[in-house]
Amino acid sequence: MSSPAASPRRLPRAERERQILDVAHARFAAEGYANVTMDGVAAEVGVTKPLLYAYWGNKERIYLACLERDAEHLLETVGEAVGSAPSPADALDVGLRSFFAFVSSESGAFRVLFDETLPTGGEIARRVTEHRERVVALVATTLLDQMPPARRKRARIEVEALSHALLGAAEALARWWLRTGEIPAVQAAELLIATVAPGLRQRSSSNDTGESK
Amino acid sequence: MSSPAASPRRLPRAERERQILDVAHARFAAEGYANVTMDGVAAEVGVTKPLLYAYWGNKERIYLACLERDAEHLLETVGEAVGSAPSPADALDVGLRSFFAFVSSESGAFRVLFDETLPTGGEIARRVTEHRERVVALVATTLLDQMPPARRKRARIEVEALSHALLGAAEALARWWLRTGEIPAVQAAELLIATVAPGLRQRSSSNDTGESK
Amino acid sequence: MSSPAASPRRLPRAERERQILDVAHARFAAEGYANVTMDGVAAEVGVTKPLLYAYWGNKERIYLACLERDAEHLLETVGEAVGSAPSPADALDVGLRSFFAFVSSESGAFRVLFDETLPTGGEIARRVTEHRERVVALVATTLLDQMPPARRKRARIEVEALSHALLGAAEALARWWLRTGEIPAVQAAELLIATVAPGLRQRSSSNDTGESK
Amino acid sequence: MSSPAASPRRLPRAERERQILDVAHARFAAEGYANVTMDGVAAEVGVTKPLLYAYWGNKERIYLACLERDAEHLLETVGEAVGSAPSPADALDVGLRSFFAFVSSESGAFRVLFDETLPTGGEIARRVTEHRERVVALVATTLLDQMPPARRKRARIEVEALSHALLGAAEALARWWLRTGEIPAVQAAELLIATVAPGLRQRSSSNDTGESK
DNA sequence: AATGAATGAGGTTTCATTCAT
DNA sequence: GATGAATGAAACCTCATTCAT
Repeated sequence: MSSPAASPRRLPRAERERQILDVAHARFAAEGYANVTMDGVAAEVGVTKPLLYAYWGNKERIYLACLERDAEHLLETVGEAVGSAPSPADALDVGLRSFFAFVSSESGAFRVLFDETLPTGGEIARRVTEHRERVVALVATTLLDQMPPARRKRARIEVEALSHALLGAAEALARWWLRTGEIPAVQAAELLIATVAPGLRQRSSSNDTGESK
Repeated sequence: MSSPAASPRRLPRAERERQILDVAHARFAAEGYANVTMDGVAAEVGVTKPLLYAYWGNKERIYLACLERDAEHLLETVGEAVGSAPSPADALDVGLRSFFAFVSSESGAFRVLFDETLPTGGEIARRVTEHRERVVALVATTLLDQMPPARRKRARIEVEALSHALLGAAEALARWWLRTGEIPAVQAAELLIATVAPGLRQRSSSNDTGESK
Repeated sequence: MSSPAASPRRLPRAERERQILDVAHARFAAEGYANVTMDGVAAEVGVTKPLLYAYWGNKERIYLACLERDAEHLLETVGEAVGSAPSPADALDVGLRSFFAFVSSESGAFRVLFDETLPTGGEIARRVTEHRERVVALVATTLLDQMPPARRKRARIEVEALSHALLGAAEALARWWLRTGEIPAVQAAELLIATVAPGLRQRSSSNDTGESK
Repeated sequence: MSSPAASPRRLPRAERERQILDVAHARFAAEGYANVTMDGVAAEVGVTKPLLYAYWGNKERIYLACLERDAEHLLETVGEAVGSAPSPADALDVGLRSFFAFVSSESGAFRVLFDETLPTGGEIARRVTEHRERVVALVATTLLDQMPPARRKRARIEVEALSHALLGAAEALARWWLRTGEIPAVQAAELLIATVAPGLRQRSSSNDTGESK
C-alpha cells in the first residue's frame, strides 16, 4: 500500500509539505481518516513521523489542512457556477452540474469532504459540519431565489430540509458513480436534475406547503 | 453511559443473547461501530467479555447480527408497503412514507443500517453494501413498474442510478430530521415525494434518456 | 535493574495488585516518578502493560496509590506519637523521633513522599502539596500548643514559616542519613531536637516576634 | 511563554552565548530542568537549535553553565559575608542573612541551584551534589569555628549532619517564602537564626554528644 | 453458563540530537 | 556565525482478543 518514493533526501519545506499533504490526502480519500496512520503516511512519503509533527503538530491538523483546501475548492467551484447562471431558475441545474464535474475531476477531494470515518466531537467534526452547512446554505439559497418573495419566509424550514435531501441525493449518486462509473458524470447530473426540477418548479409557484391532503 | 444491569446471574443462552444484542445495538446506534468497545458493551450488560466472544466470536459478528435483524426489518416494512400499494404509480410514494415511518419508529435501526463509522473492506462492508443494494433494488423495481414495458430495458442503468440518488436523498433527509426534528417525519416524506414525483412521472412516460439537449 | 520474577503465571487480582504496587513503589522510590516507565514496571513484575492499565488506568493513579498509602502511614505514625506525648512541651521531640524512625524503617515511603521528580500541576502535585501541608500543620500545632494562649494568634504566620523550616531540616537530614548512614537514625533525631529545642522554648515564652532590632 | 526577540541576526559568539544562557536560565528557574525543551529555548532566543548544540554540545552542559555561574555567585556571597563576620560566633547568623538576601535578590539562581526536577545520576547530579557539599562545608566550618578546638575532632560527623539540616531548613524556608511572600525575607532569616542559635551555642560549649541521656 | 486474568499489536505524540549547507 | 531539514528512540495509552478455570 505504500511505495517509498525515491526522491531527494532533503527538500525545501514548502515542497515537502505539499508532498506530505498529497500522500495524506490520497490515503484519507482511499481509507478514511480513522484508518490512516501517521506511520503509514510517513513511510509512503519516505520520511519519519517526527517530521509530520514538526510541520503540523498532529494528525487532526493534517486532515484539516486537506479538508480546508478541498472545501474551499468545492465551494468556489459550485459557487461560481451558481453565480454565473443565466437566471435564478437555472441556478440549481448549473450548480448540480458543477458538483458532478467536481466529483469527477476531484474524486479524492469529494471523498475527503464526505469521509465517513471521522471522529465525532472535536475540531474536525465541527469544521466538516460547517463546510457541509455552507453547501447546504448555497443550495437553499438557489431554491429560495426561485420562489416568489411572498412564499420565501414560510418555506424556510422546508427549503432547508429539501437542501439536505438534494445534497444527499447528489452525494449518493456521486458515490455510486465513483464506484461503478456506469454512465458519464454529466449524465448523472442531468438525471438528477430531470428528476427534481419539475417538482421544485411546481413547489416554487404553488401555495402548497408539502403536506399531503 | 453504561448502567450495569442488576439482572440474574445465569440466564438461558437465548435470553442472554437477546440482552447482549439489545445493548450492543443501542451503542452502535448511539456511538457508531468504531466508537463502541467490547468492554463497554460487556460492562453495560453486566457480563464479561469472553461471553461475547463465546457467543459471536468477534465484534464484527455482533454488529452483523444487529445489521441483519435491522435490514430484514426495514426490507419487510418497506417491501410490504410497496406490495400493498393500490397501483404501481403509487408504489414509490407508499414506499417512501413507510421508510420515514421506519426511521421515525426505529431510529436506532436506521442509525445502525446507515452507520458512518464502519470499517471499509471486510465482511461488514460487504454485507452493508448488499443490504443497501436490496433496498435500491426495491426502489428500482417500483420505478421500473411505473414505466411502459418497452422502455424498461433501456432504462435499467439510469433507474439504478436514480434509485441510489433517491435512497441518498431519503437517508440525508432522515438524518437531518433525526438531528433537528423540525417537522413531522411524515411531512418530510411528503416533501421528498412532492419533489421527485413529477420528474419521475415525466421520465416514465417520455422517451427522454436523461441526457441534456 | 529489573528481575523478571519467576512467579505463577496467573494470580488473584488482589495479589497481583499488591505485587505491582510493590514493584512500582520500589522504582518510584529509587528512580523518581519521572524516570519510572510503565514498561519497566510491567517487565519487572513479569506482566504486560495493559494489565497495569486495566487495574489503575494510568501511571498517575499508580503513583497516587503508593502516595496515599505512604502518606497515611507517615501521618498516622507521627500523629500517634505526637498525640501520646506526655506533655505539649514534649510533642515536637516525640514527633521528630517518630519521623526519623519512619524514615529509617520506611525509607522507600519517605522517598516517594518527598519525590523530587514529580510533574508540576495536575492531581499528583495537588495531593503531594496537600499531604505535605498536613504534616506542616501537625508540626505547627505542636509548636502552637507550647505557647501561652495569648501569643498564639500573633504568632500564626511565623509558626507556619518555622514549621516549613523544621520539616525542611528533618527532610534534608533524613536524606543525608539515607545517603551516608553515618550515625544511627535516632541520633540524627536527637541532634536536630537538641539544636532547635532551646530556641523554640525561648520563643514560646518570650514576646519577641523574631524581627531583629 | 516565549517571545522571539527581535535582535540582530548575527552576534559575536560571546554575546550570543550570554543571550542564550540568560534565556535558558530564566526557563530553568521558572519551569525546572525537566520541563525545559531545547526547542523552547531556541525559539525564545530567536536562533535555531543547532546553534545551541554548536556552543554547548547538549542540554546538560547548558544547564551546567547556568549552575556553575549561580553556584559561584552564591558561594561568593555567603563566603564573603561569613568571612567578614566580626567574630566566629556571629558567622552563622551573618551567613544565613546573606543566604536569604541572595534568595531574595537572585531568586532565579536559587531555583536553579535547588531545582527539583533534575535527572538523577549523571554529571548534573554529581555537580549539584558537589556544590551543595561546598555550601555545607562552609556552614560546617562556621559551626566548628564556634567550638573549642578540643571538641572539634569528635564533633565532625555531627557537624556535617547539622549542616545538612541547617541548609535544608534554610532551603525549605526560602521556598516557602518565595511561594507566599508572607513576611520579609530578612525576617525569615532572623526567625531561623533565633530558632537554632541557642541550641548551637549550647552544643558548642557543652560536652553533650547529641545522644539522649 | 460464565468468569478472572492476561496479552499482542499498534496508535499518537515528544524530545534531544545530527546532517548538510 | 548560523540554518533548514530530518531522525532515533522511547514514552503513554487503547482495544480486540484469548487462556484456564
